[in-house]
Amino acid sequence: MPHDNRRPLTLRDVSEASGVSEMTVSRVLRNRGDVSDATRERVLAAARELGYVPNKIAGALASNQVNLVAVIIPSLSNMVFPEVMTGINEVLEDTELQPVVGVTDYLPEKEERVLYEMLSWRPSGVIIAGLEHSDAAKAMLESSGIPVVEIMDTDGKPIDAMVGISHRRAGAEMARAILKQGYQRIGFMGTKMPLDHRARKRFEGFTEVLAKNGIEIEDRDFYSGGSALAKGREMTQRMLERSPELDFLYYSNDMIGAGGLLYLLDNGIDVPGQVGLAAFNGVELLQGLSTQLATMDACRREIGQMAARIIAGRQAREETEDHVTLMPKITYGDTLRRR
Amino acid sequence: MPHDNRRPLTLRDVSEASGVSEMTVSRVLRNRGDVSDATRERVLAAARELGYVPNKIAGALASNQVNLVAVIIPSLSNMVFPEVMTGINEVLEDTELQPVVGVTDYLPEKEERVLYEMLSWRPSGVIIAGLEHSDAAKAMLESSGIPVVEIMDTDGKPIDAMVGISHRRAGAEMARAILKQGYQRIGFMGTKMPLDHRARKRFEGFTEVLAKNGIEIEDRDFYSGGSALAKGREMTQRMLERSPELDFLYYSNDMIGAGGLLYLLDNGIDVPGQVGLAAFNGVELLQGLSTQLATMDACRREIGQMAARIIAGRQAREETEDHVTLMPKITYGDTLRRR
DNA sequence: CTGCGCTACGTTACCGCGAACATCGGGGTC
DNA sequence: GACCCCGATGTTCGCGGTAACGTAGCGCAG
Repeated sequence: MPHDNRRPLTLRDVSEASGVSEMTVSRVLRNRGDVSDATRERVLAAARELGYVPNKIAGALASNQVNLVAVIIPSLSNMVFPEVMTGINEVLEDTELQPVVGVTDYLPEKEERVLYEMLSWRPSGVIIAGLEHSDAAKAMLESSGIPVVEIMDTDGKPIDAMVGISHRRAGAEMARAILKQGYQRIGFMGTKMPLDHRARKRFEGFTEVLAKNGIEIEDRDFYSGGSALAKGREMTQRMLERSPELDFLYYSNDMIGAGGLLYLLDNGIDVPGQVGLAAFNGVELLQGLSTQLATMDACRREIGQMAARIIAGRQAREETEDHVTLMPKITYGDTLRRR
Repeated sequence: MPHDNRRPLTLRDVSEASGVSEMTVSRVLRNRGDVSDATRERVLAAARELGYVPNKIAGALASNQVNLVAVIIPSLSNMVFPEVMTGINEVLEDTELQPVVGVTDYLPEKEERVLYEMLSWRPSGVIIAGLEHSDAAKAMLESSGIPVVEIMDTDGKPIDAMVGISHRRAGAEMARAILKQGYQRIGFMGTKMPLDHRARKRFEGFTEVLAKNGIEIEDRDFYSGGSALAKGREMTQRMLERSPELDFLYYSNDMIGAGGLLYLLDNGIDVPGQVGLAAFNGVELLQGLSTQLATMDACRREIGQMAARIIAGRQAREETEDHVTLMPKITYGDTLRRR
C-alpha cells in the first residue's frame, strides 16, 4: 500500500520491506552489478508495493553524475525550435540522457540567468542556440568543464562544439538564385534584428551578394510581435503600395513570407511573374498552401540530432566530429521563377 | 581567474578565497540570514572571480527543497502546448520556481516514464495535461505528496487541482451554433483519437447535440502525422468528392480546418454559403488568412497561467481556487454564416 | 563594570544515495 | 582437503550543501 505518512520514502524503506541492504536495492533499481533473480524480484515487488520513486538528487550527489542535458533556446513559439527539440529527443531517447529546456526570449540577460540556473544542476551537457553570448555566459560555459554544443549557426568560433548552417551563406545563396532568375528590384522584410543574430547574418550575406552585383535593396521593413502571418500580409501590402516597382520580396522567415504570398494571391498579383518571393526555414506547415513558397531548409531536425549525438558521444567517451556545418538547399517552389 | 583544475569548485573554495566560513558564503549566495554588507561584497567578489556556480543538487538534498515544476505535455509541435508554456512561464517568472518540460507524444507508457523521471527529482509541483492517466501514473502522483494540477480538460475528476475547459461542452456549443445557422448535413474530420481524449470529448459533445436534434454526422475521416494544413486539404477534397451533399465541415483542430478552408477557396467553393466550416483552438497564426475560420478559443495561455498560479500559491501556503473551468467563446469568423 | 540583547558569523549533524571495497559462501581444480 | 575464484551481498564513507543551533563581539542601560 502506498504508505501515506508524511515521511518520504527512501531506499531504507524498500530495503527493510524486502529484507536486503540498501545497496542491493540501489543495485536492483539501477540494473547494475550482480543481483540474483530471486532478490531482484523481491526488491522490485517491494518497491512497487510501496510506490517508491528513487531520489535522483541524492543519487546525483553521490555519483557526481546527472543525466540531464540543458537545452537553451530563444523561443518555443515559432516552430523552429520545437523541431530542433524533436531531433534532440529522437537521439536522447536511446540514451540515459534527458533534455531540460530553458527559454531565453532572445534576451541576453535572460540567457545568462537561465544558463546559471541550468549549470547549477550540473548537467551532462549543454546545447545552446547561437554563437553570441554575453561574456559572463561564455565564461560560465568555458569554466563549467561540461560539453557545450552551440547550434543553428556556424558563422563564428564556438566555445566547444557547434552544429548548424552558415546563415551568411544561406542569405548569399538565395541572393544569387534570385539574381540568376533576373529579378533586380528587391525588397526585404524581417524581424527587428538586433538580437536575432542569425536573421542578421542572413541579411548581411544577402546584401553582400547583391552589392557585388551592383544592386541594392530598394525597400525594407521590420516588425516585432504579433501573428507573423498577419504581419506578413500587412507589411507586404504597405511595401508594394510604397514601392510598386519592386519585382522581388525576400522575407526573413517563412511565416511572414506566407502572409505576403497570401496577400499577393488574394489580390490577383502574378507570382512569380510580376513579383517573386522567397523566405527562409522550410516549415512543414506551409506545405498545405496551394502555391509553394521558395525557401531554404534550415536543417533544424538534423541539427538537433547531431547536437544530441555529440553530447551522447562525449558521455560515452567516443570521439565525434564536433564542428559540423550542414548545407541547406534552396527549394524553388512556385514563387521563384526559373529561367 | 576562473581556475581550471579538474576539481570542481565548491563553497569551500569560495569560503577560502574570501576568508569566511562556508555557511556565510551560502548565506550570501542565497540572500538569506544576516550578513554584513562588507563581507557580502567580499564573498560576491570572490565567487565572481572564481566563476563559482552553486550546486543545486547538494542544496536541494540538504534543504529538501527543489524549485522545479514538472510540466508534462503530449507534444511541442502543434502550437497549443507552447502557448500553455508561455502562460506558465509568465507566472513563474516572478517566483523562484522553474518549469521543466517533459513530452509524452500522447503515449500513456511514455507519460508514465516521463513522470517517474520527473518525480525522481522531487519537484515542487506537477502540471500535467489531461485527466486520463495510467493507474500507475495516478498512484505515483497521489502518493508523491506534491501539488498536482491537471490542465486543459475538466470533464472528469482530478487527482488534486485542475484548470481547463469542458471539451464536451465546447463540442456541444459548436454543434448548437451550427444547427442554429441552419446547416444540416455535417461532415467531421480530425485526428485518430484513441489517445487524444480531449478531441474525443469534443467529438462526443458535438454528436450528442446533433443526435438530440435528430441529426447524424454523414461522413467522417481521421488522419495521423504529416503537415496538418496539407492533410486538411487532402481530406477535405476527398470528403467532398465522396459526399458532395455536405453543407458543413467540422474539424477537430484549426490547422486542418485552415487546410480545408484554403482548399475550398482555391476551388471557388462558396464559404460559408455552400459549405460552412468550423474548427477548434483559436490559433493566432491563422489571423493572417483572408477568410477567418470559425473556431473556439481553448484559453491556452490562461490555463497555463492559472495552473502556475496554483502551484506557486501552494508553495506560499496560500489558499487558491483549485478547480477552475474556463468558458471558451465561439469566434464566428467568416465561415459560419449568421442568420 | 555587569549583564542583556542583538548582529554577524561559525559548528555540527545530517540529507539519501552510490563508489569502492570488504565479506561470505559454495563449487571447481589439483 | 586445501586452495582459489567468483558471484552475490553488505559496510563505510563522503558527495556539497543547508537547518538549526551555538557563540563572539559590540553597544548600551543601569
